[in-house]
Amino acid sequence: MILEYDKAGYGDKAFEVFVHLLSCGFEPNDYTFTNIISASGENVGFEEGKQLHGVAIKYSLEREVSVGNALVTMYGKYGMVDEAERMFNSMNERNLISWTALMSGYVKSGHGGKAIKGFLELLDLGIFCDSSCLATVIEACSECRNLDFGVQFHGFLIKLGHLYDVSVGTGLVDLYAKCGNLKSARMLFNGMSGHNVVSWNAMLSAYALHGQGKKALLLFEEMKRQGFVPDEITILAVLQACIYSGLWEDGIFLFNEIEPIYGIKPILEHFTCMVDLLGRAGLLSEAMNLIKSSPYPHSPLLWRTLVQCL
DNA sequence: TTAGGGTTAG
Repeated sequence: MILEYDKAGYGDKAFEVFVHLLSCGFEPNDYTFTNIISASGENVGFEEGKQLHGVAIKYSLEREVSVGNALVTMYGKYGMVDEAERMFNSMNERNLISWTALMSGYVKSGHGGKAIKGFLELLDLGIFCDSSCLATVIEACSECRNLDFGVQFHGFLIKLGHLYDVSVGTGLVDLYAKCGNLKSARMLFNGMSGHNVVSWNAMLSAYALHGQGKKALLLFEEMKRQGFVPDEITILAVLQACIYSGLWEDGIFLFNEIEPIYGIKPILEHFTCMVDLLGRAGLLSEAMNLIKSSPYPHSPLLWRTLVQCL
């Protein structure tokens, strides 16, 4: 049941059920713990996470590799790198997932360099790296804008034959785009053996970042023509591309299509983009009306975005 | 039958 709540994104419910089970004298095993800790990382606060760690210690389950990995991940997600590191170091058994979880935690808190160091250590240990691990290394290079290492790593991937994996390819598209090489990003995108919505989003975001709104709109049309269904991030990327290229009308047109055409309920980030767009286009009263009529009329983020356009 | 990864914004 906990697992079902977790999969459905109801980490808070999973936590409630777990606490109830404990009070009934239920003895959790490593499976239960791995699931509940992972669920807590999604929806439950850091304090509950710490509490779970305490219970894991009580039942001597924190030494289990899956429980340890879930804890490293949880601390990483909360940006508690020191805690994640401490947990990792205290584990008497580690596997590739432990390393990937730690590296990912480093990247999320802005320590891409540490993640790259971790990867080099991993290579020294002779542990086989899978595509998730490699994608994390690429993310680390993007985070610290280390294109030199990224290019070397790209060569390494060619030798390994991992280039055609969607996650790895997507990471490389993002890396080259963020380091200023839009052409290489597009070539990599074209060379991928298959795409998913995430890889399309990465390429659309690359065009947004480089202020290439028209190209982003063309790619967006191509994406739909090929039968891919846009998600919230697709819309955000295309809206951003319109903003950075001054394509006000295209942006307004897309915003009005979000719900009726794409069946997506606009989220705060969409409204932020739209306020930014209207503000930059000089349509200040329209921007103000949009904030007032949105589901977030008191959002400081929306008002701050508008003020920045003045 | 559990744990890790790839996209936006700030």
